[in-house]
Amino acid sequence: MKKKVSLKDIASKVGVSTALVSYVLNNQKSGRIRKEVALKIKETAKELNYRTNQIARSLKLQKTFTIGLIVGDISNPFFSSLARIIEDEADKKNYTVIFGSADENAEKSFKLMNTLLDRQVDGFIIAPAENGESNINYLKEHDIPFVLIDRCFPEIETNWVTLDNYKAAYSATQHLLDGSNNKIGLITYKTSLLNLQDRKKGYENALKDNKIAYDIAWCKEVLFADNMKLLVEQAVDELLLLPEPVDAILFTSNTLALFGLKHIHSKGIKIPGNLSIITFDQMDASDLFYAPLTYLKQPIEEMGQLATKILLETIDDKKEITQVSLEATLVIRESTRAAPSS
Amino acid sequence: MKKKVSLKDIASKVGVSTALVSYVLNNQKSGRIRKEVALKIKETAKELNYRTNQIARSLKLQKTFTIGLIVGDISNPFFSSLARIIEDEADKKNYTVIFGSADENAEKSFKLMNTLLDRQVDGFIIAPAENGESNINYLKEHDIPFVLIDRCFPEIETNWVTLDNYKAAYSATQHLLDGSNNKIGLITYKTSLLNLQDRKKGYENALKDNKIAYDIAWCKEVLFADNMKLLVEQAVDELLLLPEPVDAILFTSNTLALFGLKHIHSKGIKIPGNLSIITFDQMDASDLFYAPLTYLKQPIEEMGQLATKILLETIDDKKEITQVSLEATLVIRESTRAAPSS
DNA sequence: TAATTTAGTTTAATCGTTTAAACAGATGTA
DNA sequence: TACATCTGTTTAAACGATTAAACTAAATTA
Repeated sequence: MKKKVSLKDIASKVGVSTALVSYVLNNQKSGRIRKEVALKIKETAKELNYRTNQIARSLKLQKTFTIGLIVGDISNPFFSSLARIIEDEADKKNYTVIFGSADENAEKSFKLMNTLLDRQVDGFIIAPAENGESNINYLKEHDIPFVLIDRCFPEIETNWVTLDNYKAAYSATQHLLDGSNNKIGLITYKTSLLNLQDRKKGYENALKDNKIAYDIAWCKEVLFADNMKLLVEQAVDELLLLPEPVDAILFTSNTLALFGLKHIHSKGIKIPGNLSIITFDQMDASDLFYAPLTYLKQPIEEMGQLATKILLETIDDKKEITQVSLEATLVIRESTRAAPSS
Repeated sequence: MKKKVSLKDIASKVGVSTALVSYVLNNQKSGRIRKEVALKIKETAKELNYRTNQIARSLKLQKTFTIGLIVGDISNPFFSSLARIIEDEADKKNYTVIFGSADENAEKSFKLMNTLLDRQVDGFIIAPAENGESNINYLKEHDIPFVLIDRCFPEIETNWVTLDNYKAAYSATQHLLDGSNNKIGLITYKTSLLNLQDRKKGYENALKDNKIAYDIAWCKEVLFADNMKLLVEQAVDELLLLPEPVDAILFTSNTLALFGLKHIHSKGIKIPGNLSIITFDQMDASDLFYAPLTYLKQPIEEMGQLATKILLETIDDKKEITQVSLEATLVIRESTRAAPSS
């Protein structure tokens, strides 16, 4: 790689000190610098195509204008959409984003955190993994600015931006009950993560409030693992092979829904005729499904923008903690059209 | 943010110079350093939870172990999948990835390039935008390591990893012709980008080789713009309102296909009965479509891994240029099942 | 005229590493 | 005894920026 132009190069070409060059290019002390000199410096900088070395600048300023984004998997549309929003929002304030995928693994998440800390990121936006409390406490103890997104740990006092997951799941379940469904299955992850626990609770409480005798066999919890596809398929099969099979399924994530729906589709089960479906998260796939899916739309844009805003404020020394829980929108479409009365 | 532990802190605690600490922690001069001292230093480093400041290290070494990834849009599944592969591959060699979305805009791409160069990235993986030749030449002139991905400029001698787009489109078209289709529409972008030109050429030449009288009205080129959805819908409508409507459509990108298929679906057109469909790129949506889509599967994993490998070799001073064109796989499914003879 | 202020610029330290070169003391060699 | 070699460590410069403080010369004030 070609040697880059430094302040020194400009300084020696113009015949001044690097200090003066720095002052001019940063528009400091502008009152005291001779106009001709300032002009000459600016011209020379342009001529030599000078660009400031942010690494050197970062070292001196103890600030990198970089934020670390840690998600489960950047290739998951939910996270990549979030990444795009965060990128744009950060860019407006001249920050760049370094990202890492932690695969829902707290240990990997910690490794990633440290890698990014070594690179002196100014702060983090993190979708924490299950059992990631110690990671988060580590950040707190070291006074490192961060915002949790999508999930949070209620026992830890931190910034976070999440969905009102309880309410979202409750309203989805209620919607199913308002239709002709009353045996409603849930397919979710086996995890202690609050966002998914809340989704489960919302579902359960909606059933309870509607005086539906809740069958524990309706709730299928799938391990986040490599063979997840298989596990989801089993879960679907079990729900449909119950003595009284479920007449609706609520999926608590896009990935679960994708695996589940493929399987349901391949078995020739008709939606919404045989089975109603609601999913969390917007998916391209659900638009193209023959029965466009009713889904819980997350306000991803607001989420990403808010998280970035809170993080940057915290970096700029805001002390108050901000916790935001956003509303999902239930987008009602074909997959929950009340079945012809039967 | 809490003050971080530096070499100096370790040095003064142990009572040695920072040089010695650096040597020990980097396992250098190990033959000459007293074992007890080395041990003490290592222990103290661990005790103080020392982590090396990569910004300082980068400044000294003139190397950041960071690669810049510039794509059209990180939220496009094609690019986010690529990003994930690149992330994993880079991580194996202790590199991290900074990304930026250029929105298929050469100017924005250049701005992004400079932002990342200011941060002293060691090299780039770039999906260049239309008219991005000057950006690429800039990198060449400055001897900055980079690899183009997905697209390339044939007149510029550079590293690149792309698809054999011509062959892919040719084989898709041939497949349609081998079925009962012979009036085949193409929906593609209006762009000079070679990858898309090649897709068009492959399509055209397959028609020519099969002695199909090519109707210029079959080829719809849509501007990459905000109202793209509308433009695609118009294109679809026009193809279907021709005096002799097309009986198949080949979409040259996932986004085009998504817009097009939604529209086709909403018009109640039956696939493959009324219309056969082939798309470029794997989409979740195509699995869930009632007629799972025949598509051209790109070897994204190989692409990302290869691009990263080539980039890192170039960074490590490899001089030879590597150009790889990978084969797509035509995954044949329902959307091109030969219509019942009629 | 002497003292003070102002304008314009430079000096030099600093951020946290790395590393060539210097150094001091012990040991070996002629 | 004098010199060379080896061992273990330190010194100090460098990377490229920022910035408080110092400095000089000219202008202003008393």
